[in-house]
Amino acid sequence: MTIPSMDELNLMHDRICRSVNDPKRLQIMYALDEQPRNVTALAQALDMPQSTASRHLTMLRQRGLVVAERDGSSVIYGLADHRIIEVMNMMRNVLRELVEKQSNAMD
Amino acid sequence: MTIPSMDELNLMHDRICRSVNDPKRLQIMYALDEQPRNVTALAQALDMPQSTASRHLTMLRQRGLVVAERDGSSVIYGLADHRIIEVMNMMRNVLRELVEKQSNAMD
DNA sequence: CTCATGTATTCGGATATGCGGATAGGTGGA
DNA sequence: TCCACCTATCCGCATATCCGAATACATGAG
Repeated sequence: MTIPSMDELNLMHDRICRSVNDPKRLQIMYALDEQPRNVTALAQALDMPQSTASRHLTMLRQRGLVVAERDGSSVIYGLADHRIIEVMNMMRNVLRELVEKQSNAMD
Repeated sequence: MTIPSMDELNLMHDRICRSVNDPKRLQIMYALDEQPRNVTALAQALDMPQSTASRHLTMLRQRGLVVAERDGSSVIYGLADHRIIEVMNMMRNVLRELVEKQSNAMD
Protein backbone atom coordinates (compact mmCIF):
# COMPACT_ATOMS: atom_id res chain seq x y z
CA MET A 1 0.00 0.00 0.00
CA THR A 2 1.63 3.19 -1.21
CA ILE A 3 1.52 6.63 0.36
CA PRO A 4 -1.73 8.29 -0.64
CA SER A 5 -1.87 11.42 -2.80
CA MET A 6 -3.51 14.59 -1.58
CA ASP A 7 -6.38 13.86 -3.94
CA GLU A 8 -7.00 10.54 -2.31
CA LEU A 9 -6.68 12.05 1.15
CA ASN A 10 -9.17 14.75 0.30
CA LEU A 11 -11.61 12.19 -1.01
CA MET A 12 -11.11 9.99 2.01
CA HIS A 13 -11.70 12.89 4.30
CA ASP A 14 -14.81 14.03 2.49
CA ARG A 15 -16.41 10.63 2.21
CA ILE A 16 -15.37 8.75 5.30
CA CYS A 17 -13.67 10.86 7.93
CA ARG A 18 -16.37 13.51 7.84
CA SER A 19 -19.03 10.83 8.14
CA VAL A 20 -17.39 9.35 11.16
CA ASN A 21 -16.77 12.70 12.79
CA ASP A 22 -19.87 12.80 14.96
CA PRO A 23 -20.76 10.60 17.90
CA LYS A 24 -24.39 10.31 16.86
CA ARG A 25 -23.42 9.09 13.44
CA LEU A 26 -21.14 6.50 15.00
CA GLN A 27 -24.06 5.41 17.12
CA ILE A 28 -26.36 5.30 14.09
CA MET A 29 -23.97 3.14 12.11
CA TYR A 30 -23.59 0.63 14.90
CA ALA A 31 -27.37 0.53 15.27
CA LEU A 32 -27.93 0.00 11.55
CA ASP A 33 -25.31 -2.70 11.43
CA GLU A 34 -27.09 -4.51 14.20
CA GLN A 35 -30.48 -4.11 12.54
CA PRO A 36 -31.73 -2.07 9.57
CA ARG A 37 -34.58 0.28 10.49
CA ASN A 38 -36.66 3.17 9.31
CA VAL A 39 -36.05 6.70 10.49
CA THR A 40 -38.70 6.75 13.17
CA ALA A 41 -37.64 3.46 14.71
CA LEU A 42 -34.01 4.52 14.67
CA ALA A 43 -34.77 7.87 16.25
CA GLN A 44 -36.74 6.18 19.00
CA ALA A 45 -34.15 3.51 19.64
CA LEU A 46 -31.39 6.06 19.94
CA ASP A 47 -33.54 8.64 21.69
CA MET A 48 -33.02 11.51 19.30
CA PRO A 49 -35.40 13.82 17.41
CA GLN A 50 -36.62 12.50 14.07
CA SER A 51 -35.19 15.45 12.21
CA THR A 52 -31.78 14.79 13.66
CA ALA A 53 -31.81 11.14 12.67
CA SER A 54 -33.04 12.00 9.18
CA ARG A 55 -30.40 14.65 8.71
CA HIS A 56 -27.59 12.28 9.68
CA LEU A 57 -28.98 9.50 7.53
CA THR A 58 -29.18 11.78 4.52
CA MET A 59 -25.59 12.76 5.05
CA LEU A 60 -24.40 9.16 5.39
CA ARG A 61 -26.44 8.14 2.39
CA GLN A 62 -24.92 10.81 0.20
CA ARG A 63 -21.48 9.53 1.16
CA GLY A 64 -22.52 5.99 0.33
CA LEU A 65 -21.99 4.57 3.80
CA VAL A 66 -25.64 3.89 4.28
CA VAL A 67 -28.20 2.43 1.90
CA ALA A 68 -31.89 3.29 1.73
CA GLU A 69 -34.69 1.07 0.53
CA ARG A 70 -38.28 2.15 0.28
CA ASP A 71 -40.85 -0.07 1.98
CA GLY A 72 -44.33 1.33 1.56
CA SER A 73 -44.49 4.71 3.19
CA SER A 74 -41.34 4.18 5.19
CA VAL A 75 -37.69 3.96 4.23
CA ILE A 76 -35.47 1.23 5.62
CA TYR A 77 -31.91 2.29 6.17
CA GLY A 78 -29.04 -0.13 6.41
CA LEU A 79 -25.26 -0.13 6.51
CA ALA A 80 -23.72 -0.30 3.04
CA ASP A 81 -20.58 -2.11 4.06
CA HIS A 82 -19.86 -3.95 7.27
CA ARG A 83 -16.19 -3.06 7.03
CA ILE A 84 -17.11 0.40 8.23
CA ILE A 85 -17.79 -1.24 11.56
CA GLU A 86 -14.43 -2.92 11.39
CA VAL A 87 -12.79 0.45 10.86
CA MET A 88 -14.58 1.82 13.89
CA ASN A 89 -13.69 -1.21 15.98
CA MET A 90 -10.08 -0.77 15.03
CA MET A 91 -10.32 2.83 16.19
CA ARG A 92 -11.69 1.54 19.47
CA ASN A 93 -8.65 -0.66 19.86
CA VAL A 94 -6.28 2.19 19.18
CA LEU A 95 -8.25 4.28 21.64
CA ARG A 96 -7.80 1.72 24.38
CA GLU A 97 -4.07 1.78 23.96
CA LEU A 98 -4.04 5.58 24.01
CA VAL A 99 -6.01 5.69 27.23
CA GLU A 100 -3.76 3.07 28.75
CA LYS A 101 -0.57 4.93 27.85
CA GLN A 102 -2.09 8.05 29.28
CA SER A 103 -2.72 6.39 32.64
CA ASN A 104 0.83 5.04 32.77
CA ALA A 105 2.11 8.53 32.08
CA MET A 106 0.60 9.60 35.39
CA ASP A 107 3.04 7.52 37.40
CA MET B 1 -16.57 -6.94 20.45
CA THR B 2 -19.71 -5.50 22.03
CA ILE B 3 -21.71 -2.48 20.95
CA PRO B 4 -20.02 0.63 22.31
CA SER B 5 -21.62 2.92 24.87
CA MET B 6 -22.24 6.57 24.16
CA ASP B 7 -19.37 7.35 26.52
CA GLU B 8 -16.99 5.29 24.49
CA LEU B 9 -18.29 6.77 21.24
CA ASN B 10 -17.80 10.28 22.55
CA LEU B 11 -14.27 9.47 23.63
CA MET B 12 -13.53 7.83 20.31
CA HIS B 13 -14.86 10.80 18.45
CA ASP B 14 -12.92 13.27 20.54
CA ARG B 15 -9.61 11.46 20.42
CA ILE B 16 -9.49 9.76 17.07
CA CYS B 17 -12.22 10.82 14.67
CA ARG B 18 -11.59 14.50 15.24
CA SER B 19 -7.87 13.96 14.70
CA VAL B 20 -8.47 12.23 11.43
CA ASN B 21 -11.01 14.76 10.25
CA ASP B 22 -8.65 16.94 8.25
CA PRO B 23 -6.76 16.10 5.06
CA LYS B 24 -3.61 17.85 6.22
CA ARG B 25 -3.54 15.84 9.41
CA LEU B 26 -3.92 12.65 7.42
CA GLN B 27 -1.03 13.78 5.32
CA ILE B 28 1.02 14.62 8.38
CA MET B 29 0.46 11.23 9.96
CA TYR B 30 1.49 9.38 6.83
CA ALA B 31 4.59 11.54 6.62
CA LEU B 32 5.53 10.95 10.25
CA ASP B 33 5.01 7.25 9.90
CA GLU B 34 7.38 7.21 6.97
CA GLN B 35 9.95 9.29 8.82
CA PRO B 36 9.91 11.26 12.10
CA ARG B 37 10.79 14.92 11.63
CA ASN B 38 10.82 18.30 13.25
CA VAL B 39 8.21 20.93 12.54
CA THR B 40 10.22 22.87 9.99
CA ALA B 41 11.21 19.82 7.99
CA LEU B 42 7.66 18.54 8.02
CA ALA B 43 6.23 21.88 6.93
CA GLN B 44 8.70 22.05 4.07
CA ALA B 45 8.14 18.49 2.96
CA LEU B 46 4.39 18.97 2.89
CA ASP B 47 4.54 22.52 1.59
CA MET B 48 2.53 24.18 4.32
CA PRO B 49 3.20 27.15 6.62
CA GLN B 50 5.11 26.39 9.78
CA SER B 51 2.30 27.65 11.97
CA THR B 52 -0.13 25.30 10.30
CA ALA B 53 2.09 22.29 10.80
CA SER B 54 2.75 23.22 14.41
CA ARG B 55 -0.92 23.73 15.14
CA HIS B 56 -1.86 20.33 13.74
CA LEU B 57 1.00 18.63 15.55
CA THR B 58 -0.04 20.17 18.83
CA MET B 59 -3.54 18.92 18.30
CA LEU B 60 -2.42 15.38 17.44
CA ARG B 61 -0.04 15.37 20.35
CA GLN B 62 -2.73 16.32 22.81
CA ARG B 63 -4.80 13.42 21.54
CA GLY B 64 -1.86 11.07 21.93
CA LEU B 65 -1.62 10.11 18.28
CA VAL B 66 1.74 11.75 17.88
CA VAL B 67 4.76 11.77 20.14
CA ALA B 68 7.25 14.60 20.57
CA GLU B 69 10.87 14.31 21.60
CA ARG B 70 13.15 17.22 22.12
CA ASP B 71 16.47 17.19 20.24
CA GLY B 72 18.48 20.28 20.97
CA SER B 73 16.56 23.28 19.85
CA SER B 74 14.22 21.30 17.66
CA VAL B 75 11.43 18.86 18.42
CA ILE B 76 11.18 15.57 16.60
CA TYR B 77 7.64 14.39 16.05
CA GLY B 78 6.73 10.82 15.35
CA LEU B 79 3.67 8.64 15.12
CA ALA B 80 2.67 7.12 18.45
CA ASP B 81 1.14 3.96 17.08
CA HIS B 82 1.48 2.52 13.60
CA ARG B 83 -2.00 1.06 13.81
CA ILE B 84 -3.35 4.51 13.11
CA ILE B 85 -1.97 4.05 9.64
CA GLU B 86 -3.73 0.72 9.43
CA VAL B 87 -6.99 2.38 10.33
CA MET B 88 -6.48 4.94 7.60
CA ASN B 89 -5.52 2.27 5.09
CA MET B 90 -8.67 0.38 5.93
CA MET B 91 -10.62 3.55 5.29
CA ARG B 92 -8.90 3.79 1.92
CA ASN B 93 -10.07 0.29 1.09
CA VAL B 94 -13.63 1.09 2.05
CA LEU B 95 -13.39 4.24 -0.02
CA ARG B 96 -12.36 2.30 -3.10
CA GLU B 97 -15.41 0.12 -2.84
CA LEU B 98 -17.63 3.15 -2.39
CA VAL B 99 -16.23 4.83 -5.46
CA GLU B 100 -16.61 1.62 -7.43
CA LYS B 101 -20.23 1.15 -6.40
CA GLN B 102 -20.89 4.73 -7.34
CA SER B 103 -19.56 4.22 -10.88
CA ASN B 104 -21.65 1.08 -11.30
CA ALA B 105 -24.71 3.02 -10.17
CA MET B 106 -24.28 5.21 -13.23
CA ASP B 107 -25.11 2.38 -15.66
C1' DC C 1 24.63 38.42 26.38
C1' DT C 2 23.34 38.24 21.78
C1' DC C 3 22.23 36.15 17.68
C1' DA C 4 20.35 32.57 14.72
C1' DT C 5 17.22 29.08 14.45
C1' DG C 6 13.24 26.41 15.53
C1' DT C 7 8.76 26.15 17.89
C1' DA C 8 4.33 27.64 19.93
C1' DT C 9 0.64 30.85 20.26
C1' DT C 10 -2.17 34.87 19.20
C1' DC C 11 -5.39 37.25 16.18
C1' DG C 12 -9.23 38.45 13.14
C1' DG C 13 -12.10 36.57 10.05
C1' DA C 14 -14.11 33.18 6.92
C1' DT C 15 -16.44 28.81 6.75
C1' DA C 16 -18.56 24.65 8.36
C1' DT C 17 -21.36 22.04 11.40
C1' DG C 18 -24.93 20.72 14.52
C1' DC C 19 -29.37 21.41 16.69
C1' DG C 20 -34.49 20.61 16.90
C1' DG C 21 -39.06 22.65 16.37
C1' DA C 22 -41.90 23.61 12.67
C1' DT C 23 -43.39 22.56 8.22
C1' DA C 24 -43.64 20.76 3.68
C1' DG C 25 -43.72 16.48 0.92
C1' DG C 26 -44.64 11.66 -0.12
C1' DT C 27 -47.23 7.20 0.49
C1' DG C 28 -50.82 3.94 1.15
C1' DG C 29 -55.27 2.70 3.26
C1' DA C 30 -60.27 3.56 3.69
C1' DT D 1 -60.33 12.23 -2.08
C1' DC D 2 -59.28 12.56 2.86
C1' DC D 3 -56.53 11.05 6.48
C1' DA D 4 -52.84 9.07 9.17
C1' DC D 5 -48.24 8.22 9.16
C1' DC D 6 -43.51 8.56 7.85
C1' DT D 7 -39.74 11.21 5.86
C1' DA D 8 -37.17 15.30 4.23
C1' DT D 9 -36.23 20.04 4.50
C1' DC D 10 -36.31 24.83 6.26
C1' DC D 11 -34.91 28.14 9.63
C1' DG D 12 -32.48 30.89 13.04
C1' DC D 13 -29.00 30.38 16.06
C1' DA D 14 -24.96 28.68 18.59
C1' DT D 15 -20.58 26.60 18.29
C1' DA D 16 -16.48 24.65 16.25
C1' DT D 17 -12.83 24.66 12.97
C1' DC D 18 -9.32 26.25 9.97
C1' DC D 19 -6.21 29.55 8.04
C1' DG D 20 -1.64 32.01 7.86
C1' DA D 21 0.82 36.21 8.91
C1' DA D 22 2.67 38.16 12.85
C1' DT D 23 4.56 37.66 17.20
C1' DA D 24 6.16 35.72 21.38
C1' DC D 25 8.97 32.06 23.38
C1' DA D 26 12.79 28.62 23.81
C1' DT D 27 17.29 26.70 22.83
C1' DG D 28 22.11 26.30 21.80
C1' DA D 29 26.31 28.42 19.75
C1' DG D 30 29.80 31.78 20.01
